[in-house]
Amino acid sequence: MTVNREPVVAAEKQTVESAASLIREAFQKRKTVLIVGNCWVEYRGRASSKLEAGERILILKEDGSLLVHRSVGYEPVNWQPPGCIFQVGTSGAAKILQIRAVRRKPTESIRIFFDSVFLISVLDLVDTGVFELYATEEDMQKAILLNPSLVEDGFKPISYEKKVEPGFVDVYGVDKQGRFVVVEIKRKIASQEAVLQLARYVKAVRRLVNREVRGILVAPSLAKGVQRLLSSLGLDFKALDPKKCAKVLSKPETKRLQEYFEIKE
Amino acid sequence: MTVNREPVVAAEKQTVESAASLIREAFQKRKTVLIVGNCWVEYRGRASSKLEAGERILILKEDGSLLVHRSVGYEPVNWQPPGCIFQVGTSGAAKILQIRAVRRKPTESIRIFFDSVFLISVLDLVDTGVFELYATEEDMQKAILLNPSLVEDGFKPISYEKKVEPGFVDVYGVDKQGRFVVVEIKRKIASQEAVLQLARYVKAVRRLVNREVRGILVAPSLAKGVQRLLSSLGLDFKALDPKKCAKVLSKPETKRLQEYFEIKE
DNA sequence: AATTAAATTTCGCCT
DNA sequence: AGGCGAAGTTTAATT
Repeated sequence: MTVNREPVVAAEKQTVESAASLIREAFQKRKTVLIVGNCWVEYRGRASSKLEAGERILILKEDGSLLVHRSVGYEPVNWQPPGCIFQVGTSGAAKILQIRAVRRKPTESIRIFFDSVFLISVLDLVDTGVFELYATEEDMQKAILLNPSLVEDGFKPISYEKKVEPGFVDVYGVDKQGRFVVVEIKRKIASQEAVLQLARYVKAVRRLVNREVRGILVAPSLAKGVQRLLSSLGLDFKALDPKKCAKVLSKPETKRLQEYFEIKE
Repeated sequence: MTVNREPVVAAEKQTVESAASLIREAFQKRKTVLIVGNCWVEYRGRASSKLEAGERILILKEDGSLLVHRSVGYEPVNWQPPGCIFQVGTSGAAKILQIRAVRRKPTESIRIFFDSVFLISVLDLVDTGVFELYATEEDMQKAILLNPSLVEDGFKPISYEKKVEPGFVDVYGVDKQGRFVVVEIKRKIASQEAVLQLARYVKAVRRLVNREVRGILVAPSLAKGVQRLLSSLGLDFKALDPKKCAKVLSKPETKRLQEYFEIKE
């Protein structure tokens, strides 16, 4: 841990001059800067835009990315991807703070003008935390279709049906012995509800086909006490981690297969 | 203008409790909140994700959108589109600040946990400024090709050539009387330079074709004194607003035509 | 409400 | 470095 680190230096109601000097220093030190104030923006590049004056949040990041956020909306009203070079200046007479971001390929530039700065903050953010994205249930379905052994050795999918609500997917197929298999997938710990749902499916399929029908619940794990119910209904459980599915899907050799399924769909 | 409005209230190094009360009040008043601190994030919805601890910027907007930004990258590491309901709480023993955002359709939730808050700011941003996106020069060219009357009644484009640098586009065609027409497009106020460029083109084409050749400069307006030069060279000017082009292109009936040109290209 | 198409898309991966 | 495809895409427009 760095000693004497000041993760956040904040200053309210700065003059244009003091703000400019704070920002200039921050740029030199490659720090992230956060500015809240009344500003207008001009953008010129792939397109061109003009944003009239209003109070907004400006974020200038260490990697040369830039975001102008209004008080509503997920997307920034103006922005630049990483790789910009930042400049800061003042137009003395009019007391205007000007921030400029330019980048090459494509050649673009953004100019942001502040006539009042409510808050300015120089951030020294330490962030080594890992971001991990899990698979969706649809991904689990895909992974199983592409790699049926995730369910069981010798399992062969025949068809599948994606339920829109409430977020689960079913796969139908046959096992090594030729028995019909109904698979129910859950991305989370499977609840009693999931077991009963699978049971209903198995029952329904049994009425349709004149063959033995198995039910397999695929989920990362089972909720407490659910195994009893599952066993009593003669259903099986297969532990499957959504993360493992994500890994399977990310493998390049399965990409082609995925495309094939997309077309078939 | 609101009297006694406090656009920004900022507080540094808050305790979890004081931060929570500030945030709770801000939520009740539907204000935008900005928090910088050490946090970790859990997301469950269309997918699931987990972000380990690190120092980040959190923006909670008035419309119920949410952004978690790291010190690098254009995109937020975690987010929610507008429409979320925010909740704030503390887990007293561990001194943890917890912020929760939930939304329906799709059902999603984000939980953000702070164990230290460097900066918290409640923003009352007044922002009525209009955002205007202009068309690019390529868009102007497209609009003209799709709607040649933008240049002149009876004008018929024959071909076009897109110059990569320094950002201008030429269109060739014939006018109502069957005369050859060279069109030069400028997105901004056309300078003397643009006129001379057009003149060079006209000259070059005259050498190639055994027919009368006109030159038309298309731009939002002409720079001072350029009209004289234009007239003396026997060239024409047609005022065309890039914004009008953008509007033409956005019209659904031109969309099909656009596709056609894309294919031809 | 559902579907489609565009975006200053951005981003990652592969050639 | 350029091209292709996916994204927790988002957003606007259209059916």
